[in-house]
Amino acid sequence: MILLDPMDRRPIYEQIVEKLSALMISGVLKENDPLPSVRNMAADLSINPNTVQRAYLELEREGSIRTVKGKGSFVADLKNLRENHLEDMKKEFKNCALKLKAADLQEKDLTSMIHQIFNKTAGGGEENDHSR
Amino acid sequence: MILLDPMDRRPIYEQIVEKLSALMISGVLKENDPLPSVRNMAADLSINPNTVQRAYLELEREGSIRTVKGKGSFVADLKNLRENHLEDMKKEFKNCALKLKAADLQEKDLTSMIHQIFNKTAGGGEENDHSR
Amino acid sequence: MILLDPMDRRPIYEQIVEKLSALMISGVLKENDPLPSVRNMAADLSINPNTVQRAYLELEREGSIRTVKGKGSFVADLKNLRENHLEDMKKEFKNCALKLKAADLQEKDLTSMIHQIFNKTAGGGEENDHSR
Amino acid sequence: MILLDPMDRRPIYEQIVEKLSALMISGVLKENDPLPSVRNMAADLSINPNTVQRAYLELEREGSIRTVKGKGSFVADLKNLRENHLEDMKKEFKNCALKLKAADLQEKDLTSMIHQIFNKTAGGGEENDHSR
DNA sequence: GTGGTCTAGACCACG
DNA sequence: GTGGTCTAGACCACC
Repeated sequence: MILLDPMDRRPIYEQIVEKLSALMISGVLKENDPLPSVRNMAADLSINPNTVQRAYLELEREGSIRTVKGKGSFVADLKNLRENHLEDMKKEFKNCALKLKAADLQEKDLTSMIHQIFNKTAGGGEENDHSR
Repeated sequence: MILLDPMDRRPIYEQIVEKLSALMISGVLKENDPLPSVRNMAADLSINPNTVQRAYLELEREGSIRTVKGKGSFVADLKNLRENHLEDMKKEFKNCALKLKAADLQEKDLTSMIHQIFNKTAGGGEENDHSR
Repeated sequence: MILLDPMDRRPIYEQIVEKLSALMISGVLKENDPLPSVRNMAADLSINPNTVQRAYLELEREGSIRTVKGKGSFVADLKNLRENHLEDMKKEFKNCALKLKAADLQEKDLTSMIHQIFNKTAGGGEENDHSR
Repeated sequence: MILLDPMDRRPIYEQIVEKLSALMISGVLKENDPLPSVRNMAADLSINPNTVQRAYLELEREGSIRTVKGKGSFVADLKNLRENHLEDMKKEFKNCALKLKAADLQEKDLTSMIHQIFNKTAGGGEENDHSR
């Protein structure tokens, strides 16, 4: 279901949170879908169940999933999650733009970068960096 | 000279590296300017000299400062530092744009956001987040 | 596993880096082999764990090992390490030859020295000097 | 008379020792030639007289110069100095050759490198590295 | 258990 | 005075 990157230097539970969030946001996991049990996922990924447990706790804390004792974990209401995620990305985008403005780049420089991105089929985009 | 944020979850030495880098990039610290001595900065920030030392070590390794035993540490050649920093910011910007594209935003949505930023006197930009 | 030379004037952590590099280059330590834990090696060498930690930090920075929090440190990809090491040795060799040329030695003097080395079973080579 | 390299990370007194040795070995300074006074050289190089003093002490310890109270310092007998220096360089050269042999290079690889060096007018030789 | 960070305080080399 | 190294011992995050 998900794949860990051993080169990623972030804690494993954080990777799991991120991957599952992505699956939920992208619609692969829909509302009320059951998540793999802690034990199953731990076995699949060959990691400690504690680590999976911690990831699920994190997801529950942020409201993305809900856990029912004895039944398992399920995807929660996603509307808020999606909206929050979109807002976060917009904020981050504006923040970057501001910094580039501070570095003396002009509006046309940024719009041309964006134009490039939207007019390439498979852009030479950079992968997310997990350097830390 | 610099101020630590106790809420920042990153290690102290990393905060120092970032703050000093920012001062050098923004031009507050110019080439060959002396940095505060390890002991002085440690006393100013009420932290252990070893921690400052580690930050300076990091800065020297990345070539931002140059250190002479018995004399002190000095700002080094900044051309490379500035260029690297600009490239990093551009990458981050493109990355954000790609994610927003994946979230179904259109080119005009992004360009209009940029237009807003460049035509506001004091933008409502968010502060850098140090969540980690 | 490794042995420190108290007469070596270089810092301890640098000796550790050198010894471990040698073990990796010579193939005693192979890719993905686990290194001794920081605490273990510190106990073995009767030195402070911080000192070992510093050596490991150095090795990771140069890409020779890869470290996973909570798991330990492991030998990384060695191709680059080996190539760099070979280049360094070639440079040093050429440098020596240049100096001898400057001291009025002729090409045949050098080639005959080399011939000797390659035709002796156990060369009377000098040990690395750690004078600094 | 001599020039310090501020980028050289070795202690200043060590640089002075090296430069003066080179001048004596190459014959620019001959036996019984007077060396600049400690004060003069310190003024010339804009450094602390203590530092020059330490360099002279080092040179006297290794027998390259001799100091007469109230008169100054003078170049000593150079025969031994020259011979020792040559022997040291030969040892170093053989050592390098041995290491390259251990790295699976063949005799012809080394002799061809030497041939290159002796048949280039202004060789693309590497500068001495003072990285540490 | 592991590594990562930090403190307190020491000693050394250099200028 | 400066930076560089080391020790002793602590606390944290992660697994």
